[in-house]
Amino acid sequence: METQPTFRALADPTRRDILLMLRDKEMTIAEVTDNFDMTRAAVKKHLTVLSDGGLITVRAQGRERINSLNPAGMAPIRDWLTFFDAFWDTRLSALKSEIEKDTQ
Amino acid sequence: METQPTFRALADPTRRDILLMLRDKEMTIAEVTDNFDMTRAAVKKHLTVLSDGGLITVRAQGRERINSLNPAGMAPIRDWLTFFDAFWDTRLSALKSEIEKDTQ
DNA sequence: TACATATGAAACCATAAGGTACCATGTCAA
DNA sequence: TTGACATGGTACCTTATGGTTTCATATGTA
Repeated sequence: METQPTFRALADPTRRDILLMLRDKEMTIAEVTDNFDMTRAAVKKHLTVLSDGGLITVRAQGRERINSLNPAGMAPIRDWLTFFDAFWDTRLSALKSEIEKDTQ
Repeated sequence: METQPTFRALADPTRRDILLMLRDKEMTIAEVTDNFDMTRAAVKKHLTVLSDGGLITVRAQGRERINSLNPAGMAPIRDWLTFFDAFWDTRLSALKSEIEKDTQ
């Protein structure tokens, strides 16, 4: 799996905001654009980068393009972060005890 | 907490490689440079970006600068990713069962 | 069909980013 | 003190990136 496109996609604040918006509902390019102070063309470029990073999926519906969040696309990031888990004993044990408490 | 410097720091593959190297041991700028095909000045810039992102700490030791991994700096990324946890039921339950198996 | 709507795409701009070259400064060692 | 060594810092170059404008194309609708 190529991680670069995903890290690259997350590096821009506008794109991260778009992802947060798409949590609530799928949106057309025009709808996404309504939330920003920039042209539709600029937003389209951001959506392309997000798509390249596997963070969203796009499907055509008539003349519209429905953009949907693809949370699975964040796996490369999560996986890469696990490379540093050895330094996170504290956090991991906290999570573990939290889950254990939950399963009682 | 400002997340942008951290996401920005992780967007470059060279910088991610530097972080992986620093897991094993602290390194001076010259030592980090030995691992790449670029000048010390370029590596220094990367280290500055990593420092700005809170991902490494630098301390002076004589004429050297010791660069150390600061895994806590990745918290902003981990925290941001949790915004999408609602879409991760499958992965979370897998982790949960994994931990449950571990605690048997 | 005729016109408005939703995108796609390319040309163009200014700025940010990744690198190099070069010179200054601080520190270790004889 | 005198070099040698490790960095700091700046000027400069090239390419990538974020945006806008403008025009073409496809689809919905009166």
